[in-house]
Amino acid sequence: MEQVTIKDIARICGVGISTVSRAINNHPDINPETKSMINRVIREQGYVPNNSARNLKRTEAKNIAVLVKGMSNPFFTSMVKSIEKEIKQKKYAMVLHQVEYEEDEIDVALELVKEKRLKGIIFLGGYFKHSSEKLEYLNVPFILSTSGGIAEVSSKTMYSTISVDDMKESYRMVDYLIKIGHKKIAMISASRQDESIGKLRLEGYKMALKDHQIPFRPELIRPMDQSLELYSIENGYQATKKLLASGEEFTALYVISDMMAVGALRAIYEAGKKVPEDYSVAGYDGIDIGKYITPTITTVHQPIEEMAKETIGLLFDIIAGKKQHQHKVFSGEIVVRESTKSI
Amino acid sequence: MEQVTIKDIARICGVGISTVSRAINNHPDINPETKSMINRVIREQGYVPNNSARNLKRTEAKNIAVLVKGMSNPFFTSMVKSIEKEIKQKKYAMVLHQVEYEEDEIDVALELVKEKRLKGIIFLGGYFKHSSEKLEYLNVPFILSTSGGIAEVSSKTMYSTISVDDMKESYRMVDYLIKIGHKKIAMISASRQDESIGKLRLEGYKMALKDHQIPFRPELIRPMDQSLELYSIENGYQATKKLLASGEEFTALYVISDMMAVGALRAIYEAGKKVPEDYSVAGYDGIDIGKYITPTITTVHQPIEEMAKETIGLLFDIIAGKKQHQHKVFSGEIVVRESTKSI
DNA sequence: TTGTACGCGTTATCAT
DNA sequence: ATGATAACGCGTACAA
Repeated sequence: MEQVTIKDIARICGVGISTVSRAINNHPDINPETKSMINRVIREQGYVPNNSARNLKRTEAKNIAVLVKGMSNPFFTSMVKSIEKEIKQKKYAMVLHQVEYEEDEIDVALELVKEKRLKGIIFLGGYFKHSSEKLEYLNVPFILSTSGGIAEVSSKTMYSTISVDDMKESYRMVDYLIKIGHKKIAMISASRQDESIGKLRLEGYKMALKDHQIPFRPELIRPMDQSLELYSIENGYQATKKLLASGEEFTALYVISDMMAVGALRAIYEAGKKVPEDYSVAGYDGIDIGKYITPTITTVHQPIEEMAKETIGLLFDIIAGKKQHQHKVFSGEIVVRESTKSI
Repeated sequence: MEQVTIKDIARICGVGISTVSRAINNHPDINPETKSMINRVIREQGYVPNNSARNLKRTEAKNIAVLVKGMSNPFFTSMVKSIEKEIKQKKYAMVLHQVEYEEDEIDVALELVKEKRLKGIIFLGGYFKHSSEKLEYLNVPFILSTSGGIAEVSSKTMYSTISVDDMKESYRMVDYLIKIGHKKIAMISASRQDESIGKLRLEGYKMALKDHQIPFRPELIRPMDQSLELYSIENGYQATKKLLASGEEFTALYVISDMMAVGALRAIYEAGKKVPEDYSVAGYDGIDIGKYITPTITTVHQPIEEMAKETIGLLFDIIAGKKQHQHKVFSGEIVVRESTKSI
């Protein structure tokens, strides 16, 4: 039960504490024999250095924190995976942290900065509407990646953003649907209170309609259910079911995320209708599953790999003082697959 | 850039360090006025207590670590979610940690125990074949949940396990397929080296065949590709594609996980065949997506919610000294859906 | 090459 | 109700 400490090891070995410390941290100034002897005892005793004490004392550590809001979405899972690969390659350690929808990511970040010795932070998802005042406390370089935040002017220089222009891409998708002949386009959107990507994607939808002189009809917008898991398959399923039950006419359904589109597909199938014959369905995100479900889903593909690379690259450059904070916008890509057709 | 410490706060407030500490930790013996004054200064200064120092000093903390091997599988995602809910309810904090396929989860756990003051550990996934010698170092109660480990006899009393009998459930599924008339049952399995759930599920398959006097044919077993992401949709897709290309005859395909079954479905579709008319397909796990894809997937459903509850309940009982370590086996359930039919 | 002693930021104990 | 001070386990400057 008792914790073995460095002192115990030193005592057992009959050497000084610092010698043990040197053995652990591969310092040069140590006799190879004493070193291997110490290592043996360490193994025998099952000694593991206390990380808290280490972090407390250490000058620097090489870790990057990644804070994800809403891990369940596979989109983030693969983003995290790409980022992790990049971080590892740079010989840094990644500290992954999930933050709840209701948690304040800045508070979590502040904790983390104190706890680990963070070199940088990457925020994934969530909406960034924190006051610059609060952001100042965060004295570590950080990057918002694929977050739907709109930077306050004053904050622009305090952090970087890597994102896809959700409004523009959303516009393009709806524009595409209109161009292949759809006029009655329903949308499964985020909840009405959403201030994040959901809102931007809805804006894009509205603009596309407007530019084509198609009147906006609120009845065609179906927000996801707040009481269900956000962006989940089931949420898409339920929303689509309600839409179909409402009797509103539409020829295309634009769903705010691929996962939800999967649910939409099922709801349509159960209603005895076919995709794309009866309804065209388009998603957003470009996650893997859209390629493997039948029909495959037309979607807005986001360049995950590139964005991950850029995020890490930029972060390291900023850490090294080579670059200033900047705001990069990546282009998405409309990937046309089986779920949509011209009418 | 400078870190604000408790000392700074004390100095600014003109009080002693311990008073500040009391304000932070909601100790009873403190004047409400001084407390609110201190809190104001803390906010102003953006002070956040250093967690390393805290953990170093603190007697106890209420955290439970959850170590997940292979987070990408949605099965674990929902398991984690359930566990988190339970932990929160008990007013504990959850420390979520992803462990890579090649990492040693015990080493990771040892680190974590030292770093945080863990009250307990939950291992999700992975295979547990560590020597009891090594497990002794872990002087914190831990539970293996849904891991495919077979406890060494000597280790039985050192930890608990919560699991589904993979061999038995796998047997039942194959037994079911045979009973509805299938004799040529192909299987997408884990890699040949797999020593974990993959092996157990394969064993169950073999036993069911044997009990029905159906000869085992290795050609029908298609291991997943080690170079692709394990248990991924794509892996299922590729393996099935190869199986179909091989020309081996079969009427049913048993896939080791639902996610992979999704890929299998697509591969079959692309080959111009239909499910369940041409091939019956069965999965394993019982994840959400199986309910929403068309055809819906027949699967072995694992009682995630219950298992999560039991895991946490047991862990807390053990922590409280109310129970000894034990080994619980839950029953899965064959959920018949659209992807299988009698022939 | 090795050991001693101090300090990291915090909490707990004890005295006031 | 508050303050001074001793730990917590480790790294490291400095002395030996």
